[in-house]
Order: sequence, then C-alpha cells, then structure tokens
Amino acid sequence: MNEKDSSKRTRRSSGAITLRDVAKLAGVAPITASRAINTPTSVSADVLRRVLEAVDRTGYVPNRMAGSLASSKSRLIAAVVPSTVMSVFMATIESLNNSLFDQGYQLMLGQSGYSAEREESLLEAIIGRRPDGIFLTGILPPGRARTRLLASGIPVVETWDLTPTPIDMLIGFSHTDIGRKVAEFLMKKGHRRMAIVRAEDERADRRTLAFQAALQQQAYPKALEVNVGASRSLKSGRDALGKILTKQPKVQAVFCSSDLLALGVVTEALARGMRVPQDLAVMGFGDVPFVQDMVPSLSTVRINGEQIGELAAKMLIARSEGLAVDARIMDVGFSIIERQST
Amino acid sequence: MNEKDSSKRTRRSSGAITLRDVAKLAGVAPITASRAINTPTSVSADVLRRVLEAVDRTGYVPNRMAGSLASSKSRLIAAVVPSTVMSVFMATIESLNNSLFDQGYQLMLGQSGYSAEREESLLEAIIGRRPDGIFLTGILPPGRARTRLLASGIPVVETWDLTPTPIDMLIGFSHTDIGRKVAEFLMKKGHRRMAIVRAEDERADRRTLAFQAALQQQAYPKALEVNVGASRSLKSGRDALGKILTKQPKVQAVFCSSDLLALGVVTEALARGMRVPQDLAVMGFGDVPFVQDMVPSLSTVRINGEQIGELAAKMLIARSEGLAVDARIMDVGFSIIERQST
DNA sequence: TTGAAAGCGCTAACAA
DNA sequence: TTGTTAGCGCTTTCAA
Repeated sequence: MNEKDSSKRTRRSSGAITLRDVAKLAGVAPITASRAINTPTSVSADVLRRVLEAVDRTGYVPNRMAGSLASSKSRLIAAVVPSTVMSVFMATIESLNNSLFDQGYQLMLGQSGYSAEREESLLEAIIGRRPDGIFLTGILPPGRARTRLLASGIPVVETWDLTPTPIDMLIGFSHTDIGRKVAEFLMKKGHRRMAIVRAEDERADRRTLAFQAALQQQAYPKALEVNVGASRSLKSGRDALGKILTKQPKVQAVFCSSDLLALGVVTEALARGMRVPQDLAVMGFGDVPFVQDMVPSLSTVRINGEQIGELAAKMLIARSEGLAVDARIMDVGFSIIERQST
Repeated sequence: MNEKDSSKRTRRSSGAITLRDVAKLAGVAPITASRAINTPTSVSADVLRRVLEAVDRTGYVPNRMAGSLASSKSRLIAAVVPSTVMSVFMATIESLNNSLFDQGYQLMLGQSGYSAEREESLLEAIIGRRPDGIFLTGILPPGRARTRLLASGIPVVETWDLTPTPIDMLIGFSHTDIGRKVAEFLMKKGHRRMAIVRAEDERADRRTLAFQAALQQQAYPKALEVNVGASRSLKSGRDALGKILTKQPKVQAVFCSSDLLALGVVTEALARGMRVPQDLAVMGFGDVPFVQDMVPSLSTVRINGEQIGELAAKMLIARSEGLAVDARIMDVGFSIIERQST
C-alpha cells in the first residue's frame, strides 16, 4: 500500500539519497539506521557495520533540515556583525566559529552594516531559521527586533558591551571605563591638549563622554572631537588629524576609536614631519594584530576578542542543550597596551 | 479526531507560533495563510488583511526549516574561506553576503583554516544543510570532498583562481599571469636582484614559479625565496626581509604574497634606514583598502573581490532557481597598481 | 480563490 | 536491541 513503487504517483523527492535508502540497503528500519549513525552504541555491532557500509556505498549525507525539524535542534548558531572587512570583531567570530565547529555546530553570519533597520530584517530572517543560539555584537536596543528575539526564546548572547538589562546573556566590558582609563593614562603621561578621533558609533560615544569627563574632573581643557562618520578608514584618520591641527596646532595626544584611524593619525603626523610620540602621542582601540610590529608600534586598548568568542560558544551551546550557565553576565575587561606611539 | 485538544496526548511541538495558529486566528486553512504570506496576489484582499493581521498579533515568524524541507529550497548559501581575520577574502564575502541578503538569501560561513582535512568535514556539514549553493575560495582539489560535492548536485562556484576543470562554476583570475606580469613590471623598473616573500599556499606557488620563469627568460638572476609558512603577519614580513638581507644585501625589489607581508618588509626596511623605493622596491598582493594611504603607499596587485562576490551571488542564485547561467567560467583579471613603494 | 490530503526526511514516543 | 507510529511545520498536488 504505502509502498514506494513510484509507478504513477507524483513523487516530490529531492532525489538525494535518504535514510530510507540506507536502511533498505542495510536491511533495517529507518529509525535503526538513524540510531546507528547518531548513537552507534545503541545498536548491535552487526547492524552498525551494515549501516555504515550502506552509508559508505551510497554516499549518504543526512539531511539536517529534516533532522532539525523533527528534533527542534538545529545545531546552527547565528552571529551578527556590523561589518566583516578589517573589522575588530572578526577575531571573535573566528574563535566562535572554531569552538562551534569542534562541537558540531555551524555558524550563520549576518551583517547588519551599522544599520538598525537592516539589523531588524536580518534578525527576522535569522529567527526564521530557528538557530539554537544567537550571537550579537553590541547590545540590541529596545525595539521590534528585541521584542521578537525575546519572544522567540532562542538563547542570545550580546557582546562587546555591558548593560544591566541584557536580552539574555552578556559578555563584554565597560566602554565608560575605557574612556576614563585612557584619559588618566594620557594625563599621567603629561599631556594636556588632547583630541579624539572617532567613528559614528554609540559605544564610541560613551568612551568619548567618559574621556571628557575624566579630563574635566582634573580641570584639563576639553578634548577636541572629530567624528569621521561611518568611514573607518586609515584615510579618515589622516584627514582627521589635518582638521585637528588646523584648530589646535599644539595638540599633544590623540585617542582614536579604532586602530585603523590611529594608524591614519600616525601616518599623517609622520608625513607632516612630526615625531611620534615626542610631538604627538597616539592611542588606538582594538589591538589589531599587526599594530604591535609597526614603527612606531601603536599603543592601544586591547580586548580579548578570542576569549569572548570562546565563552560565547560555550554559553550558547550549554544553554541550547538545557544546561545551566554559570553566569549570565561576564565582564572580560580590557587592557591598555603601552607601546611606542605614546 | 485530529483535533488539537492536547488534553493527554504527548505533543512535541517546539512551542512557537505556527502557521496553523495564524490560520486559525484568521479563520482560514493553513495553506491559505501560507499563500497570503508568500504570494499575496493569489488571495482575496479580505483574506490577505485577516492573515496579515493575525501574523502581526501573534508575532509569527515562519519556520524556514520546515519550508525548506517541504519545498527543497533552503535559500541558504554556504561560503568557505580559509580565514576571516585580516583576510583578503572578506571583501568578497561581504559583497556576496550583501547581494544574497538583498535577494532573501542567507549566508552560512565556514572556515577551512588552510587545512584540507578540516575542509572535508566542513563540506560534509555544509552539504547536510542542503544549501542552494556553495561558494568556495580557491579550487577544490580532487578527493572525497570534491566527489561528494559533485554528487550532491548543489550549484558550486569556485573562486580566486582558474582551472579548465571546475566542479561547476568558476570566477577567478590567473596566478601565473600575475607572477609573470609582476616580474616584468619590476624588471622594467630597472631592478635585477629580486626576492620573494610568500606564505605557504598553492596559489602563491604558482605566482612564484611564473615570476621566476619570467626572470629566467630574460636571463635575470633567480629571485631569493623566503617562505613564511602559515604565519601571514606583518612580523613575518619584517623577519623575512632580515633573512633576505643576510643572504643578499644588495636586493633591489621584493614581491610579497600579501599586502600585510609587504607592509612588514617596508616597515623593516625603513627601520633599517633604507629608503623605499629608492633602496628597495616593494610590491604587495591584494590591495587591502588602507595600503593606498600609507607612507609610502604600497604598490600591489589588485583583485576586484567585490565583483567576485557579486557575480558569485548572481550565478549561484540563478542556478539554484533553475535559470541558465551565461558563462560557467569567468576570468575577472587583476591589475597592477603602481604607487610609491616601487 | 480556497481547501483537503499527502508528504518533504527525519526523530520522539511508545511498544515489542 | 529493534521496530511501529506519529508527527515536526511547512508546501506541493490535486480537487472543488
């Protein structure tokens, strides 16, 4: 009756080898073949051998979508980054991906492009895939996407920032602390007239605010701010220093919101015959691997992105498997790396 | 009978809102709700309104896994890159991802880590997800993975290289041509004693071979080769120049297999008091965005990675939707960008 | 334009 | 240890 004689009936099979085919070849029921493949210890040695042989002969690759649908477990983790090119987040994504892969999970990557609107539709698309976990760079502001995410019940980890009210889990550090510590560091170094070169970014806002507050507290002059908008390029850093020097030729130190911008500031300073750090101290953010080997090597704020990725993988997987997670909020801190540029 | 009274029967629903719920709320059959959502023109205005309202009230997000299983269309494209951090491929991935997203497709990202073994298991995992297309950086050598891929019938595009025998589609350029052209370029610039700094990579092999062959053809001395292995860092470039200068203090030009290595060579040269390009000409590969704004700006080989990503998206989507693809093999070429470092 | 039935390929639940 | 049955949530097929 329910036979697969396919003589006349319209079949809509995709044509690929299925578990059924493997089971038939091995002379067992589909569920037995499934067990042989997924929990080899739960079947007899003989069955195991026959099934594996059938798998081998047919080149069977299990359809994970079907499996996921049946088990409500996708073994898929989605990650959202603003950008992937020359982005400080990629070290985190790489370590996240590595950790996930080792545990049999796959990564789905979405780019929000620093746009809230796009992030929303991206998150809808992501939720539709029913991933077992979602990794977010930054903190998702209240809005439709956040509500949807909350409603979806999918484990979420927000990263690279701190807030008392995360959606779910959180691994980050304090941008306010960074702004203050960098200001204190530069003041201790003897600089008075400072400037800030920053991209348009809410986290950079907070670093800047804290930086200014720390200066004000010590009655230092306010730092000159240059906002380069969305263009986080080396060129923007060069141009920014140009602007700064026009308004404040005696500037002594510049804090940049990314290493690339800092590299631009250093480049422009050297090109104008200034000495770094004697005439101008420059501080970056991110500690992109190569800045430590440049001349002058760049002082910067180091974030342990790899650690964030690893922890995120661990927490998301644990949560998706129903295990308890030690701490929902983790502060991984940061370090100020002093090199030649200051 | 088949009612959803769930009084006693064990349900294994994931608990999320389903199409059924929406349909019930809108007073239509599930299939009608499906049509309202996916092909709005195929239902009456009244039904459309009721369904959309129900979607809105429930916060329904369609389960794409179920949809994919039923329709054999996943709207998922998988991409494999060796690495994501400071990688020249990311511009391609970013443009691929953007193009895909605009067409309603999602990107799954895998890292092969320059390891053939890992690439194999990665590809198995990818095939299991039944993506509508697969994007590979580089050409997949014959082996299990290639066989599996071929058998899967999934549209595949190999990139960043050329071969007469791609698995399926191909978008790339000739590494042999690059090696030769760069050699010719440097010879024309009047350099005789050359060196090559390169990572362990089959494509770099071919560029190197062609480079040497071009020198030999003009009876130039063989270029000194330094292989930095897997470490593609700026530091490796610095160290490499150190080695070169020990063996050949009079070297005049260095061709590097990546911009980062080239940056290292430039850095080391300047640190040693050499002038670039007067004492040493340096050529990179990749044209990472920021090298054009450094001092000295870096001469390099430019690949239009964005174009590769865009074309790949177009070709994969076309193929997965059963459309014809204009050309299976596309050579996007390259350009030699002359800047200050030569 | 709408719906009933069947099934995509797999696994959970229960039974033998 | 193995199998039967009934879904997972959606879309295709066919019929009204």
